[in-house]
Amino acid sequence: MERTKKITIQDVAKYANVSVGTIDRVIHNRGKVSPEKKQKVEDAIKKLNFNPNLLARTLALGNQFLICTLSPLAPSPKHYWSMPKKGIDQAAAMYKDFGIVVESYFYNLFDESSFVEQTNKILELNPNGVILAPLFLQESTLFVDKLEKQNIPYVLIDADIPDHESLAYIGPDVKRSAYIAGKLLNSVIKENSDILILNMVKGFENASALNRIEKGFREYFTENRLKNKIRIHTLTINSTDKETVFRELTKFYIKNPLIKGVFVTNSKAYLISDFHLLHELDIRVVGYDLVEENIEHLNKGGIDYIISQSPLQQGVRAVQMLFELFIYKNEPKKVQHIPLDIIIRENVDFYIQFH
Amino acid sequence: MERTKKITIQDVAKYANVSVGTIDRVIHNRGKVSPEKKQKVEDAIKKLNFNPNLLARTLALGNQFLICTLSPLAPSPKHYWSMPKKGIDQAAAMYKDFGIVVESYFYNLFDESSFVEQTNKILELNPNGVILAPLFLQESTLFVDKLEKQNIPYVLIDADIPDHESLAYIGPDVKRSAYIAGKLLNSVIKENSDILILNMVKGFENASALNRIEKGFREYFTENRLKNKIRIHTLTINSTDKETVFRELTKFYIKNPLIKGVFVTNSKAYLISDFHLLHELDIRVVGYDLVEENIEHLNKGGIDYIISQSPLQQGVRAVQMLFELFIYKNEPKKVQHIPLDIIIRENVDFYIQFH
DNA sequence: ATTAATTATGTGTGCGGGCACACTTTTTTT
DNA sequence: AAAAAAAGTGTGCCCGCACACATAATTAAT
Repeated sequence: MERTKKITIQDVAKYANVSVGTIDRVIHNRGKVSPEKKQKVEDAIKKLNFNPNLLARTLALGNQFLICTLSPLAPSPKHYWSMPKKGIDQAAAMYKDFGIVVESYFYNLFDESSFVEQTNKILELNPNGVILAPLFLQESTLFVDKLEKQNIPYVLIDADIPDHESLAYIGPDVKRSAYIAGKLLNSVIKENSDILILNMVKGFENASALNRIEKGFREYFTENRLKNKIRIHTLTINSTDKETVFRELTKFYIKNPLIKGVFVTNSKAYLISDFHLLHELDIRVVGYDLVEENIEHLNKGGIDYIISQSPLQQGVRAVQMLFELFIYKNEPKKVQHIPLDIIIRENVDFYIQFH
Repeated sequence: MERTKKITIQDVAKYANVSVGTIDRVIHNRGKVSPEKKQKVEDAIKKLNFNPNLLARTLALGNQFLICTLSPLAPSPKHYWSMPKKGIDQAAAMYKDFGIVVESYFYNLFDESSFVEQTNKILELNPNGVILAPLFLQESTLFVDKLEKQNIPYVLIDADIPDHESLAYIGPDVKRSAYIAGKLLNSVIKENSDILILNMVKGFENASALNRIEKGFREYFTENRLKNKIRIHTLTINSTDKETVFRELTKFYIKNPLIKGVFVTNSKAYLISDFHLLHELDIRVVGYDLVEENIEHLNKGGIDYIISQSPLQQGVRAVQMLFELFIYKNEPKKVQHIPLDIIIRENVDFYIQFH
């Protein structure tokens, strides 16, 4: 049963009294067509509301698009960095028949040289597009410089590189996320408490992001005139190793017994929750990212809020951006801040399902 | 430059030493293939990891799928019900070249007969699939009974119809959403306050949903032993008209001056916020849905939390479900609860952009 | 004016698969 | 054992579009 006849190039040709070849020339601006016919064709296209069939076009063109992705290697499927990868794979499967081929490369989070190594592999391949999680700012800058020189469009996820010509940045508004963390943490502690901004860094250079986080977090308290009621401490531990963290925390908590809330600036809030549970401390925790351990501690009550930056969505969208560029020639918006989902025990299930 | 050669039916044919016709018969289980050759073909398919090209298949089949949608008419683009529509249109555009055609029908939110009228139109068209927002429970039940009789798959959005064979329900977990509302409202009021569950209903029958909402909301307070600290009132106003609502609210607040928080069970929290601002009342508000007026009042501070059930996403996903059914023959999960996004002033911008 | 060089236009093939049909081989029927 | 039916296999055309190539109509060059 035919319901809506689709308009094809043939229909337009018949209507305009020319051959399909001419239609083709007009559509693709190949020239070699007389002004009168060109006009006629354009009219016909408008009149019939013709839109080229994307499937047929893709099939006929038969070209392939190679997308290389470069992100940290996830030590386990539960790890944060397995999530963008999952999103990327999902989107890749969706678009594979459009000729989109995705090849994933990974670097060691604690080894800049592995990053450089992978970038060289990618540059050699001369892909049509790149998706990059630029955790090593300096090395990443060098990499994207080269990409720009080779005219390879790239999409940044998770973190941005300022002043560069990326196709798009898809990730959180870092400062805002910390501001929200401030609001959330404040909502679960009593007045006149001390709170702690807890950084755990191991190796790589993300000082600028940490700065923006701290700034955003403190901003909430200054803007809402809570500065004299709430005292904010900062503790930076140069490790994510459980033992070291526990040791440093013990030291700190003994010196600062009034701490009633902690804002953990990476995805390892569960470590701190663990510490609190172990030592029966009633301290509220706000952290980032829905990794499995955080979900556990959210359910146990050791973590109060998790701010999620939908890493899976970031992966999906990054691929979509390049797909649209290749297939539709659409240039996306440069900066696309991902929603900062506020996760509590009561809605965590929904996010597990979808993100 | 060929990077990864795609495996076609021809490749498989060559590898298995048969013609493409035979491959085709094996793939589609059309029979008329000798067991030996069938085996050979299956081996070849596995060995070469052959996946039929979806674009070519769709093009060759050339069939059309009509999806009819039936949802309340949105009086303005700002209205809640324009958002699922937007999502549906977005997805429809994406899949149009796959032969997916979407026709939208609307009914008057306050007129059951308009609903029935539209259902009849749809039934006559005998579409391949239906997307339904079943706000009139009784009439909707009759409608889906007929759909089931005509073997037309349907997806429900926004509200579910129990005990029916829908392809899927895509919408919120209503009870849970109210539980969350309880938690959120509780987090912004002082101890020993009175709070109000405010229903505004005009005409149609959604009593069951309202019951579940009230139950979920109260559950939070009982489960967390807040019953003696917080007194929960319920007020149901049979109108959404500003004047009436204001009048009823005035009456109620005069009688119950201790109210410090309101949970508005529909998308019109902005009305109540308006009332509070006008009368300089310091009463916290939690409500549903990111309609434009709510966003305004979120920013003004008159609304503290909005729980959003991503209506645009609901529309998108509903179309996707049918697309997958038609094109991939995938049956989706029956119940798909949409994430209940928690919106505050600080993250509202992100949701406006994406949802 | 005649040929060469352009420019304008039409035709045909292939992308990867689906399906109708033709043809061959085997099995069943009488 | 011959005819009819069924099973097994291959070929060709079509889906809608892009692009190479062939052909026709102009224009420029000699």
